[in-house]
Order: sequence, then C-alpha cells, then structure tokens
Amino acid sequence: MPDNPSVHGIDDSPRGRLLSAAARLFREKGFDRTTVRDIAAAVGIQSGSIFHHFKTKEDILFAVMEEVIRFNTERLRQAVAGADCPRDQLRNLIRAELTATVGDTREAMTVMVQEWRCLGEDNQRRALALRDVYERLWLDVLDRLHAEGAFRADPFIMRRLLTGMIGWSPNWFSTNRRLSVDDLAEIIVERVVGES
Amino acid sequence: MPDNPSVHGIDDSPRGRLLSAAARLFREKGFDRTTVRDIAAAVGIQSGSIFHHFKTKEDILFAVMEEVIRFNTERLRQAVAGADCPRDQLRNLIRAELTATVGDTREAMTVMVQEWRCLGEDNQRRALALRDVYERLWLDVLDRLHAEGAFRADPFIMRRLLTGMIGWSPNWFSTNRRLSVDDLAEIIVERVVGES
Amino acid sequence: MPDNPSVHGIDDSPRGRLLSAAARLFREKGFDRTTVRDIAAAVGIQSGSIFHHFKTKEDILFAVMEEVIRFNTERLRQAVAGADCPRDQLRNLIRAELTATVGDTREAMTVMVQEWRCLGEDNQRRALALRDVYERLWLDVLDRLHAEGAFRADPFIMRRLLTGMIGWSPNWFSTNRRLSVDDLAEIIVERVVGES
Amino acid sequence: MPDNPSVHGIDDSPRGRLLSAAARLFREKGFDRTTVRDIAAAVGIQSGSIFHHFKTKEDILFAVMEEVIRFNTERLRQAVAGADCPRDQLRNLIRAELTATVGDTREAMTVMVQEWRCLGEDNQRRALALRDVYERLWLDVLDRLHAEGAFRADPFIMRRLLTGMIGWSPNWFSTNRRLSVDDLAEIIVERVVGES
DNA sequence: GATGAATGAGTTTTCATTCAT
DNA sequence: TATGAATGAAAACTCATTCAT
Repeated sequence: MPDNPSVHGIDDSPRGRLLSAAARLFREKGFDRTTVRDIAAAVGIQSGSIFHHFKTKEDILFAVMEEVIRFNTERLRQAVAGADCPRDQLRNLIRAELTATVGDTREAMTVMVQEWRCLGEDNQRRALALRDVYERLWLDVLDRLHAEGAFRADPFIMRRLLTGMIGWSPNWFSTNRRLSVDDLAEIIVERVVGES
Repeated sequence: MPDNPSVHGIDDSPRGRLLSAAARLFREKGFDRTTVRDIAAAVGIQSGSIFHHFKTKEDILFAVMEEVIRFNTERLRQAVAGADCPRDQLRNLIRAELTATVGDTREAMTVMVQEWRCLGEDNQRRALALRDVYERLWLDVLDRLHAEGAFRADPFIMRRLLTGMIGWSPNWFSTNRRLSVDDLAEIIVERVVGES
Repeated sequence: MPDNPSVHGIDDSPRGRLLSAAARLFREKGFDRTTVRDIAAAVGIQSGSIFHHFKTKEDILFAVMEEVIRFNTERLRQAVAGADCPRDQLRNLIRAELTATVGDTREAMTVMVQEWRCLGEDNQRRALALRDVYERLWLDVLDRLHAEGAFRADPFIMRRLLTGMIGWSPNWFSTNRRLSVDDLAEIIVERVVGES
Repeated sequence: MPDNPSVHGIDDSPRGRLLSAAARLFREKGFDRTTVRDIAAAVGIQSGSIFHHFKTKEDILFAVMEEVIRFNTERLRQAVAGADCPRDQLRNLIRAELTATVGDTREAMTVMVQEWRCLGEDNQRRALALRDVYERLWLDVLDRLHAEGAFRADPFIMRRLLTGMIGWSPNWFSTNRRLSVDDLAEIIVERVVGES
C-alpha cells in the first residue's frame, strides 16, 4: 500500500500541493465557501496562477476526487488480495475504507461525499465510473459472504449500510481516543456477520 | 404522530411556505448555491419580501433545522411511548428516524446533516442544544438494551453507526421500490441485536 | 419670544412629534442614513403610517427646515425690535442665532445646514425664498452699522463670516461649560466691531 | 509648498485618480449619495475593480481625508516657517487654509468637514490623530499672539471662530469674483487682531 | 388614520476568470 | 509559469413607497 501521508498519494509538485490544500479547504469550509484566492494563498501563489494548473475551480474539485478514488481503489485491491477467506477480506475492506475515511485521505474522502453535487453533470458521470470500480470490489466480497450464509440481508443493501456507517465516522471518530481504527473495524464487521 | 405531509409539520402561512420551499431548495442545491431569489421565486414573491419574515438567509436555514428537530423529537417521543420493551422501542425509533429521513421530513433532515456548517457559531450552539434532547431519547433505549445484553458494543458507538446507516439512506432508498421503510427498519434492527 | 422647548416651536400633534424626531435623527445620523423606519420607531408608529402625514421622506426634511426658518425668522424680528441702536441690534441678532444654533432649535438648524443638498431643486428654491427673508433682517442691521463706520469690511462678506462662526459653534460649544451663550455672543460681536 | 494642482497632491496612479474622483463626487453629492459605481464610472473602470484598491467604500473616504490632512499640514508648516512675527504667521496660516478650502484641495477639505460622521469609529479616531497635529500649528501661533496682547479672547475659541469663518467660505466664495483669496484673508486677519 | 406585508429598484461587495506584462 | 489589475455577473440585503384590510 502506498505510504505517502499526503491527502491522496500526491507528490510534491505544484499541482500536488494545490490539490492537498484544496482538499483541506474544501473539507473545512466547503467547495462554495472556498475561494480560489484561499487555495492560492494556502500554497503561496497568486490566484491568477492557479489557472495555469487547472482550467476551472470545479476541475480542482474533480481532480481531488479522482485522485482519492484511484488511490483508494488500489488500497481496496490490496485489502482483498491480502486475505484468503471472504470474512478476512471483509475485515480488510472495512479497515481500508475506515483508514481512508478517518486517516490519511480523510480530507479528500469527506470532500467526495459532501461536495458531490458541486460537480457538473459531466464530471459526476466521470467520477461515478471510477466509483463503480471501487464499489465492485466491495460487492464481490459481500456477495461471496452472503452466498456462504454469513448474513441474510441483501448484499447490495448491506453495502449501503456499511457506506453509511463508515462514511459518518469522521464526524465523531477521533484518532486520539481509546478506540482504534481496528477496534472500530471489528465492531462494524460484527454489524455484518453478527457478534461472534 | 402528526400527519401533516409538509416538510416539517409547518402550516400554510407565508412563513411556512417559505420554509418548505427553502428546505427543498437547500437539499437540492445546497445552502450556498440556493439564492434568496430562488426561494422567493419558489413561493411566488419578490426577493426583498423574504426579509420581512427572516432577518438573514442563515436564519431561514436555522428555522428549517429548528422546525425539523422539534417535530422529529416529538415523533421520537411517541415512538418510545408506543412500545413496552426496549427491543420494540428500538424498532419504533428506527422506523421513526427512517420515516423522517426518507419520508415526510426528508428535505429538512437532509439539510440538517449536509448544511450544518453553514450555520454560524451561535446558531450551531442553539441547534446543538435541540439535538441533545433528540439524542437523549436514542441513548436511553440503547443503554437499556445494552444493559439487558442485547448487544456488546458501546451504546454510544452503536448510536453513531445507526446515525450513519439511517442518515445515508436518502442517498439510495427509494419509496417506489420493493423495499419498504419497515423492511429496511427490520434490517437495521438486526445490525444492532443480530439476525433473528 | 416663543418658549416652546421643542425643536421648532411645534405642538404635540402627531405631525409635530414626527418632525421633532426626524430633526433629531437627521442631525445625529444624517438624512440619508436615517430610514423612514427609524423615524416611525422613534414616535412609536409603523413606517407605513408616516405617509399619511408626509408624501415623501424628503417632504419631512423640507418641513423640518421650513418650520425652523419660520420660527427663527420670527425670533430674529423680535431681536431687532428689542433694541434701539444698530450695535445692540447686532448683539441681539447674534444672541438669537446662537440660541437657535446651539439651543432650542439646535437639531433642526444643524439639519438645515448639513442636509441642504438632500433637498431636490424645487424644495431648495422654496427654502431659499424663506431664507432670503431671514437674511434680509441681518443685512439691514449690518448695512446700518457699516454706514455708521462701525466696521470697514463689506457687510455682505461680514454676514458670511458671521454665518460661519455661528454655524460652526454646535461642533464645539457646550452648554454645560463655563462659557455662556451671551459670553460667546459678546466675543463674536467684537469680531465685527472690534474689541471695544 | 507643493504645486500639484490635484485634489490632494496625489499622483496619476489608478489610486490617485480614484481618490480625486471620489473627493469630487463626495463633495458634490455627499458620501452616502455617491455610489461605488459613480466613482468607478468617473475614472472609467468597473465598480468591482475599485475593490482592488480599497477594501471598502469607507476606506476611500478615509484615504481622501488622510491625504488632504497630510498635504495641508505640510502646507501649514511652511506657512508658519515662511514668516518671522506671529502676526505675519497668522496671515500666512489664514491664506494657507483658505487656499486649501476654496482652492486646490477644495473638494477634499469640504468632504472632510461634511462627511466626517460617515467614518466609522476607528477611522474617526485615526483621522482625529492627524488633525491634532494640524490644529497644534494653529494654536501655537494664536497662543503667541494672545500672549503679545494682539487680542483678548481665548485663543482656543478664536481658533473655533476661524475654523467656522474659513470652513464656510466655499459656500459663497468664488475665485472668479473681484475678491481675491488674499483680500479675504486680510479681512479675516482683522477679525482676530482688529481693523488696524 | 393605522397597519404590515409586499414591492422592486438600488446598494455594496464578492469572486471566478482573463490577460497583458 | 507567475503576476496582479481588471472584469462583469451575481450575491445578500436595504429601504422608500404602496395598498388592501
């Protein structure tokens, strides 16, 4: 798994620094309340200069989302590959998405959920295509678990409930409390397959 | 339970129509992308006239949230009162919050979650005080269930997971599909107390 | 001399109360920064009700000025009538205008000077006609003094200088200091006819 | 003495042109009745562009005042330095302030007097500090004259009367009449020290 | 006369975007 | 690539005035 601690596994190029700053600002204040000047100031350039790197403000948002989906899709792949049985794969998937959501790509993940509607139609379509790949990885594992009788509910609905549980976590989970990401992952695993 | 089909149990006064329109627009486009003119147009008045009813645009947002919290707090109260054992109370609570979230107060509930940060500090504090009452009703029931051994996880965390599962539902649940609100509620109940 | 302590010798009718409140507000905040609502609030009615008494906001301003000119023209007449020689008449005139300016009609007098340009052309013409009468009283006395050799400068210019000296006084003169209106009047008299 | 004929000794930079136009408009129509669009139109730019040079409309007003005070404080300094005895210094001061008031900085000087209350508290404080230096120059000369017995009245009050006489002059003095600035200055000098 | 909701033109200010340098 | 002045459309909000009740 990539170990780059930046928001989306992005290098230190001007474009990368721009994306990191944008992700953070978009999460903090929202896309609409973040001005191009804010982003420029955060990386120490003038607002006009931003448009040498991105054609529009929305393009920055799309880039943030694209990077974070690609990065975490790869993370999910490795999560699945890193386990043999579906049950362990599920645990790995939950850990991976939790890590993405409250850990290293927290900013960008939150942005993807919260600022989705700030994308225009075309960009939404493009982003959805990327998310489909991501979701496929989840559904494969859940389907297999369901087939084994690990839970009764519809795998599709189960994935929706997991998305909700994990996606809401940055609103309350804090890394400096007693509860670790793995602890929380275990609790969520139990929501799927039952408390042992 | 109130049977008013409007967004938040609001009457037909100008103020009420304003709030309904605002709730819908805020959900569709977000607070920042909804202009005062949009809201005015939706109820058939001029933009300036809005300011007879609300001092600022943010006040409209706060009013939407306040109404929906008050309305649904009462709904939750009746949900708890309408059952004898904690297990049934939990089912009622989940049904109630689901109904609020994907049913009659869908617009305003979504707004409350998604546009929270558009409230200024003072209004956030005021709204939080109202939400505390609401959350208290949940925790009382979950605490009791936990005490009876219905589940092992921390009730506080369990509530967070429930908030995520239910709060995410408007993003995928559709009333005109096979799955009913009660069906979904049952599935979610099982996430808490286990399948059967 | 009228001893009504109101701003312009105005009775206690709604119209009178409106004019007093307007004069005070116009002086404090200026005509443009005073809203019709401010004036209404100051007399305890609703803003719409004002238009039963005055056709436009500017009409209120004109009425304030008209009242204060008429009232003080009469005051000036009595000042002239109350003395026998031009030198005493001058003293009386200065005392009278000073009293108007820092005393009982202070608000309205200040408004007349400072908000003059807020009158439209027509109202300016009408107000000027009233002021001409007022100024005539001054010039008659100054002409006579000049004819007697009490001072060399052009009486017309002398009146301008007196207008400046007296008109500026509300910016610094305070009734609760040692200097009385009569003291100040004496100092100003000396600017015209010399220090004894 | 600076010989720049602009309103406040301001160069031809965008900012300078903005200040000149603003000073003229503020004098003609008053601060409140002058719109940002008016100012922009007067210098041939768009209203939005103004905010690259000044953060708020009030800041423009403050800048006009600041420039004119600084410019004329220097003018006063040279007026004092340009004479040996207090009596000639007084004449120079009066000429200098008259020139400022009806001559080259006429617009901005009028604005400073008439639009003072349009400044917020902070800006008033800052402007007052600058005016104190200016007034000090006057009081030094008047104190010396008083000490020599040139007049009996309190120097402080004498300055107030001079402020009134000179400050009112733009309302009637016209450069294309027979009376020159020096003529008028002489008449005003006599109000202080008597007609020879 | 009084009310208060509504109007609609107008205000200052913001901000993504452009472009000459 | 970077700058920063300029653009121009749009935003929230104001307010004198109207009018049905």
